[in-house]
Amino acid sequence: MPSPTLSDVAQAAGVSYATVDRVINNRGNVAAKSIAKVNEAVAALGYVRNVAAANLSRKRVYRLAFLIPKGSNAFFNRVRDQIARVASHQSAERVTAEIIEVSAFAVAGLEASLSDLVHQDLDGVAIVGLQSERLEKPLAALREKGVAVIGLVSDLPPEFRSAYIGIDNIVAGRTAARMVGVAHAGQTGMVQTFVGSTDARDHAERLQGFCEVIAKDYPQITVRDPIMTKDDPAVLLSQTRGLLSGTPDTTALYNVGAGNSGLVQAIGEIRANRPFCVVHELVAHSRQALQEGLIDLVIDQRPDVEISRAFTVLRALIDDRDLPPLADLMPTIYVRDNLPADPLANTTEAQAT
Amino acid sequence: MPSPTLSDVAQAAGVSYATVDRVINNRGNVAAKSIAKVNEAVAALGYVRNVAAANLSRKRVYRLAFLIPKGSNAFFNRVRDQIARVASHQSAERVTAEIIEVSAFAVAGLEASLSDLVHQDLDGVAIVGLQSERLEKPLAALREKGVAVIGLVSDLPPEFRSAYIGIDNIVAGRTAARMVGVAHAGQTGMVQTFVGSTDARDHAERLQGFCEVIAKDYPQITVRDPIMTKDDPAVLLSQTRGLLSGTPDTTALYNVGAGNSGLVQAIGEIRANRPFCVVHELVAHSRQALQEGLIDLVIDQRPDVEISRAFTVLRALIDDRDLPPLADLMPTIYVRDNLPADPLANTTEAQAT
DNA sequence: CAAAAAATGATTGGCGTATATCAATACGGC
DNA sequence: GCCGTATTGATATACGCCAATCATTTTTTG
Repeated sequence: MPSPTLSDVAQAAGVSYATVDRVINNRGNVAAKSIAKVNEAVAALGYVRNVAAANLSRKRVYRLAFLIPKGSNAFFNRVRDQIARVASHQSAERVTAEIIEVSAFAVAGLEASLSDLVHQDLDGVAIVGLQSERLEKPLAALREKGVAVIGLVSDLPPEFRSAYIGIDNIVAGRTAARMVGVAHAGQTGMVQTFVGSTDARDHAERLQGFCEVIAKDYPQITVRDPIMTKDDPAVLLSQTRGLLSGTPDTTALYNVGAGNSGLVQAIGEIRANRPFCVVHELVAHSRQALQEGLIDLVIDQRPDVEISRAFTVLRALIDDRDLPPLADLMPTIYVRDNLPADPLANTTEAQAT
Repeated sequence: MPSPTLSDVAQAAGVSYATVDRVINNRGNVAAKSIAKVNEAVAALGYVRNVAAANLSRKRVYRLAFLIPKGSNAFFNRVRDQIARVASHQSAERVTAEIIEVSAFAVAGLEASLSDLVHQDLDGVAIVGLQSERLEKPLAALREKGVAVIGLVSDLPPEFRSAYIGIDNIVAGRTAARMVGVAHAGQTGMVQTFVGSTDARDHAERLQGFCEVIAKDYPQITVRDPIMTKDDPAVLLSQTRGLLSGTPDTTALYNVGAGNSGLVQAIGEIRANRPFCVVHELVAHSRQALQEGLIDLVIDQRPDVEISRAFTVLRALIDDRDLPPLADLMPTIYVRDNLPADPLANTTEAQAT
């Protein structure tokens, strides 16, 4: 039993193909009663638009762009890789994705890049965002042109994007705190936190979530004021060194931001009797440190999953379809035992078996 | 610049459309040098087959079947729900999925169901498998008919399936052990484990992984011999009760199998000073227990992700395409802070924002 | 060198939808 | 009943590929 076509619907509804088309693609100028007849026929036959035929006919192409911070940050390298991978795989579905690099976390740079986008004839954009009023004008211009806009990893002003794909950083901080709490087994403790900058919203949120949970559920643990690191490994190295020698009562370290190679190096220098260590984002450094037992936990936001999802959501928005069932994105806890294979060693075939 | 079509390739290669078609869909009867010319032209132009057009033309439909154990097990309810959800969403791409219920974990039942499948004119099957020689004949018959076969959640004899989608249960057990180790903070301890049955391969593997890590990295923790539960909540209830009153030195519980409602109830009866508790699979019971602080950790295999992936992989196998970039499936650690929204409350729209 | 075999070319009719055009009909107000 | 507008019908073409047919050319073989 082949699935019904529009002609079948027309026949069942007792109207012409043209009328069915007018209803289905709501082109207007149709009598209410015809609309009703068509809808009934659609329901009765269980008609579903054949997307292959539709895409072919309307010569659908999906021109996507991703605005990603510039620089050699390990995390965003992972992001860029995954974008390229997915785009290459989806080229058969006429999807193209351009990566536009933006000066990291500078509103002015993002604003300029966004303004350029308007002239680019795109169908959808995913943006590693910032919360700033200065972005509103270019974002409004994009919306005006009918470009689908989503926030990625870091959100945009909500009224200017159709979706946000990323984790809740308060939840990430709470998760880290829970694990630190568990690792104290009821004993008293002292946690040193590190942040890149207090301006970074994600850092602030993680710290907030962390402190909330410790304060509420683990009152016997003290959280020291965070050390500012600018995500600089050198700063983390020296600060951690100082801490380990000078403050022996430190029972846990939690780095909210980046620059973990410095922290790991300092830990490696003492090894014995080190504090419990939690960091964010699974990249080469943190993976290795986890495997070698220099740190205990990595909280990861699964950028690969986020990117795949960004493509899915953008295409659904562009086609005006509803989304497939997608589970919530939550911070993922990695220990040395449940690490996924290194994506650099990933061939798609190897994953199939 | 519109993407090149087969006619463009023909022109560039200096051969006819028919020859290009013969090469692309390797129908044979083509001279080696023609093949080379076509391949060069494909590479030069960057030709990619338009899957929309191809699927339309060959009237592609994907008739899939999922063989899932019968019964009201909360985990497999989750699985069935997700299959229905994804199938309904993919109906626009002419995907149909039938759920075939099989007597739980009985080789005979699975064998019979498999034999039926052969007459069903399917394109792909995902099977919650068993390792048994008795399955080889029907599986070989399926392969003979060109049906794509994958193992789901629990593997099949590897030579009879093209892929396995599920977690490594040894890894799951190791992960649980790591967390139990962390939660002891170097103190001595005593862990009681529970298994459904020793025959169940997944249970045995989890236990094995668990014991490996404890023995190697946490020698101060003792693992007691597992209690057999048949995954029956009543057994877990009484056994846990007895344990909590009779053996106060128990510092952790790890249930490898199902039946957690009984365990949770027993824990709820004492609450104060309870042991550290780790269980598997996020379902209604375990979620609630986690939120209420009756247990500490749930190791989940993300059946929703597994199901989505099963559809993706089956379609890729049927189309003989290569797979999109997919991250490894690893056991996921849930604490009360990083729980995803309850899927029962999931509307697809809500997830978009 | 002729005959057989292999390879190639030329062409066609779908697949189901989108989109456009033009004619035909219905409906409303007066 | 007439006119103008709103609605409907009939029909055609294109999208890119698949699958098939038949004629023609090239290559191989004895």
